[in-house]
Amino acid sequence: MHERDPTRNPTIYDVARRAGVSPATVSRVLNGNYPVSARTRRRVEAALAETGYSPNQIARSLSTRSTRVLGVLGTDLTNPYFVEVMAHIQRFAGARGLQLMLQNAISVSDEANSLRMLLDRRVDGIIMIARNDEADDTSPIVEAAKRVPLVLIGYPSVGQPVMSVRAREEDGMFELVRQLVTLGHRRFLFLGGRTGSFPTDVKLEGLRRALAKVPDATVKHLPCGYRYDAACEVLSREIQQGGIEGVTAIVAVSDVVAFAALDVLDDHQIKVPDDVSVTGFDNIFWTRSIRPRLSTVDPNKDQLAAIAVDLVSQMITGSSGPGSALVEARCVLRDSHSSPRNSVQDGQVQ
Amino acid sequence: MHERDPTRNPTIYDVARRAGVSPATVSRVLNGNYPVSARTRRRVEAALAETGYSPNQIARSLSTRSTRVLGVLGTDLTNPYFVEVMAHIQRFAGARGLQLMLQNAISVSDEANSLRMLLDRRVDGIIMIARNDEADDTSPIVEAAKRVPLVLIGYPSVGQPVMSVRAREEDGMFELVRQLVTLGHRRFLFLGGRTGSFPTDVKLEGLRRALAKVPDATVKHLPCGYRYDAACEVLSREIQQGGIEGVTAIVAVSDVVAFAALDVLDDHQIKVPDDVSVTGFDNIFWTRSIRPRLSTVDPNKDQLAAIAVDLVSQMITGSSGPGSALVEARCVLRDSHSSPRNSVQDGQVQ
DNA sequence: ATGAAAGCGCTAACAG
DNA sequence: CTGTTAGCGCTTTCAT
Repeated sequence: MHERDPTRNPTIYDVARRAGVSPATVSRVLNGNYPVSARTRRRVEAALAETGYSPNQIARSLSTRSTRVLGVLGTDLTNPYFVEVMAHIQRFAGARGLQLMLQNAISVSDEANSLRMLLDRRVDGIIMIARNDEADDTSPIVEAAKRVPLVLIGYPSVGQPVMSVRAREEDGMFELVRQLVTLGHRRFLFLGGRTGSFPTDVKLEGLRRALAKVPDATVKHLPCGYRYDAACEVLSREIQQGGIEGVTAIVAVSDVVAFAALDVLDDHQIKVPDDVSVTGFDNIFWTRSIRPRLSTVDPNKDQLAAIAVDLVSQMITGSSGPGSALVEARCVLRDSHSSPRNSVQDGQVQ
Repeated sequence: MHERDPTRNPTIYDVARRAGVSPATVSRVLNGNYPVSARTRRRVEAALAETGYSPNQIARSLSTRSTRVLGVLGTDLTNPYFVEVMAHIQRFAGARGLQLMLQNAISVSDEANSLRMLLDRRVDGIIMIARNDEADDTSPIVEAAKRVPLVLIGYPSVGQPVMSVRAREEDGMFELVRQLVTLGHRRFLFLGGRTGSFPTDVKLEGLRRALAKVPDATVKHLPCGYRYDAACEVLSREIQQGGIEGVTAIVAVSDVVAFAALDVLDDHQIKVPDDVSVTGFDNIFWTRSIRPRLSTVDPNKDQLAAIAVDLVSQMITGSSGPGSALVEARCVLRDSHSSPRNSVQDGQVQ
């Protein structure tokens, strides 16, 4: 019956036969969770080595109903923010023996599909990193969360069964803009994102709060999504149309968008920060290599990841129910902003 | 017997019972690979929807001996080069319905472990992206390749059973250095990597070939691995020790290292490219946002990924055996290099 | 301490 | 076109 096909991986049965024991015993030495006599153990271990046995995790998962894999659902591998968060998740998950299954969802329908795939693969948990577009429909997320431990990074709370972690981005933005106001800025351009999108709205809120008591301050929102190319295009057009006349500070929704702004401004020979100040958001690694070094807000990506992994792990082991957490965001002041200088066009001295 | 635990996912049996058919029939409508009468199909589909059935890929994989997942083994999520290649892999793999299982191996022993994990999970194929350190021991790779379709990106050929794809990095480097020579450069500093490491050696080869017929040219290799921080540190120390006196061109092993160089040079008020030229390698996305814009070599990351995915896919379907492929690397000239100017310290005019 | 046997949820002959 | 049945490779009672 068991005429083994040698092209196939050896199974626990092959090992058992070779060691002259039962498959159950092999399983026991493999998992070390049951007593096995030293003698048999040695024989099994020998057989294990001789056969070059490789435990089939698929079979094990089917039997134990646990895969030890975490689904990570991101939006855009092109954005260093996601990648950096992911790298941290990888680190923390790895420390707990969890593998990562990567999934990328550009659109909201992709998102539902991706979630389904991950559920079908019976991942032990899912971490989602803020999508760019706020779906009107969060129900796929809510449904998924009913079936598997799921935590959201950087989303608004979505409702009861779903855990979430996010940074106090409003506060970070508030601080950043306060700085700009103190330096004398009044005419702001908020660049990127789109209204109705959470990552945008939350920053706009901080911005507006910071300007609430500054009566002569104005803000214009120039939405363009979150991608480099789109940002270049939109800002470029705006500049050509004179749309940034008088603007002294460009506050970008993300570092990626700020990078785009710096590049476009450079193309137009507009000096940063002399002619206009620029700020970013996310504190991605390369902000330090850009010139001028980008002033930005740090959303604490490592903590976000640490907590997210912690929360899913806890839910997996059943030691905790849904909840949510907030971490601090602190602003990082570098060289891409200063007090307004040449930027005042009408001859007034600021 | 089948008193269903409602907390568990519905199985094909639940659906079958509900639809009044056999499990096999449900399987058939699920996979659409066998004829099913329209009538039964409808009833099954209804039952599927009513139960909220989610096909268990684990069970399916066990039965079919195929997971539809690709293991991706990288070295350093911190390096945009890897991430960009990975993003492309993701795209191409996704188009073929393959999921990605991510694995990161810093050290060579990690690498062996990671490979084992992927094999245990019975991935359908593995793509490895060049490790930073050339392991003396490629046997884990060779062994793995015997068990599963495996392709290497950016490795030297490792031997018969292993497929590999890489860019003609020597040629790219050759071209780049020719440019520098034509501009008048003679004193070179090759920054980063370490000898005995393939990604380093292959570039050194191109560099040396380009200088072979330039008798008065000199190259000094300043190894520092591949990471930003290490590069900063090493170059910084070198500058303090006067080690770059007279050097007119710093040729970096990668863009990441070049970024580090630009930052350190800036800290030391050494102007690029006026005082010294700097070049990178990889053409990562943000090279365009750095000032000066980085001159570099493009290793054709998307083609690399496309071919890699193609090759594994072919092996998975059994339509092709081991082999290897080369793609072109072309150099991308931007603003971080020029003819040597202030860099000549001894008063000679170049 | 060890073995026998019944699943885990699905697929794939094989039979009808 | 549909149902029965025997695995896929491992874990886990339940006996012994």
